[in-house]
Amino acid sequence: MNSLLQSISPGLKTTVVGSCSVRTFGEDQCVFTEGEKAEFLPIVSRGRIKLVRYPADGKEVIIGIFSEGEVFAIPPALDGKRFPATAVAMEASELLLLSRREFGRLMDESDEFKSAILDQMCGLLRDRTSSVQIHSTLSSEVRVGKVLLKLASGSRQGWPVRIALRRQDIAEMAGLATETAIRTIRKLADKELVRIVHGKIFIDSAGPLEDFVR
Amino acid sequence: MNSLLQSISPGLKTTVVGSCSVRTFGEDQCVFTEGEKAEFLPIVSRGRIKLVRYPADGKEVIIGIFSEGEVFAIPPALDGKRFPATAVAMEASELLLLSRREFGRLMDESDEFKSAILDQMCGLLRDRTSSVQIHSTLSSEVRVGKVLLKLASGSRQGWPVRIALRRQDIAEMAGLATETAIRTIRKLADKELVRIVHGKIFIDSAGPLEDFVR
DNA sequence: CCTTCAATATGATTTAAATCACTTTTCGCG
DNA sequence: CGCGAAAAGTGATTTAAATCATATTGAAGG
Repeated sequence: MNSLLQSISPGLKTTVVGSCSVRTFGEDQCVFTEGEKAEFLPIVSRGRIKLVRYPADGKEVIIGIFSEGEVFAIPPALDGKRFPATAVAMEASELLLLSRREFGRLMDESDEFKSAILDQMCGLLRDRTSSVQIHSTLSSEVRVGKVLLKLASGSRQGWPVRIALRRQDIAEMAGLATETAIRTIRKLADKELVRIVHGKIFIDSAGPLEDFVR
Repeated sequence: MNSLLQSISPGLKTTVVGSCSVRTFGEDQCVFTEGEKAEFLPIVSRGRIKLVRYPADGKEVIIGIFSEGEVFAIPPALDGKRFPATAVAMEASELLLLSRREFGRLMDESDEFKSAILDQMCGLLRDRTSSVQIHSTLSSEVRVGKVLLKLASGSRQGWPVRIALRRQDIAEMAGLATETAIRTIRKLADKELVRIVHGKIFIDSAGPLEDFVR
């Protein structure tokens, strides 16, 4: 586990892990639903969780993707209000569900924990701001470019990066139709900003793409 | 001043106010620019500041609007990285600019301050998530509806709420062209979800609009 | 190795919003 | 009160993306 739990002292880590339930989720299984009241703080210990909305039926938008060590839905977990979106496992995943009660206690008692949460929130806020930028950008090429760049920079391995998402997921992150995303990615490939090998997207380096999305 | 400074003890409040510069900004004056390195934490003590991006020239998108008592740009202020957007005063405003050094010291030394910042970040995160939702919603009517609802619920006075922004600002918040926003607002008025009196937009109650944006 | 299904790809058509060009209204101020 | 500028409003046209239809490719499993 990375960021959150790494930044917590070993003793505390045991406490955290000891005082909350661990649950596994299968692919496409729902962690919580938009509108539901928050009863726990979800911490990803394995796998990948997407935070999504369904602005119209058939339509899906990905607001965020969270991997191992990341925490999400902090505001609702803090005050018990409703989740603003739905969380779904993208693959077999394991989550620590920290009850609001325990969460509150830890926030009060451990300064280290509080700092770790603050740190996570910084990341969430940055990511969300970048999402707003992506969705408010006019050209589909720039939108997809930004999404790919975000995915590439968030990846753990070095260059070239292989994008681990389907066109449909990229489309949902960019707020575009799948076909549009496909065509747009082709255009980016024509411009040699990405490579497509057997349908998989590869990015050799961030530079050219960064220049392109300005 | 509200939230932040209210939630800080009187003694500390003096400290905060005493240890940072107070600057005034005229309408349309820039507080900081996208890409600039963060040197301070901005706290609005009077007026209204908008956080904007310029995805293409002539085009402007409003990411957030901050009023008295609100803090913004916390992530860059925490780590000194670059601002992801530009901040501009929408009217004559006054800001407390807390140097990063002081900000860090306060975060370390005052638990109360840290909690206040955490609280502000929750608000920011919620707001940003709602922005993503707005921008990723397909129909312009729902987009504008959500923007108006956000503006109405953020307002201090009771119902009916008079929207204090121009069509252009609403368009920039919804990610639409000004003309589209105008036409869309008219449609909402035809559906009696808002009232237009002398060009000013009035919302009598949140209910119908909330149902509409679902 | 072949089958099968999901993912990718591509073309044709529709549609909603952007854009452009212009008029009307509102409101502050001399 | 009437002037002038800014904001709101309107119509015609263009444009980019959504949608619909269908074909091709790729990868997993028997």
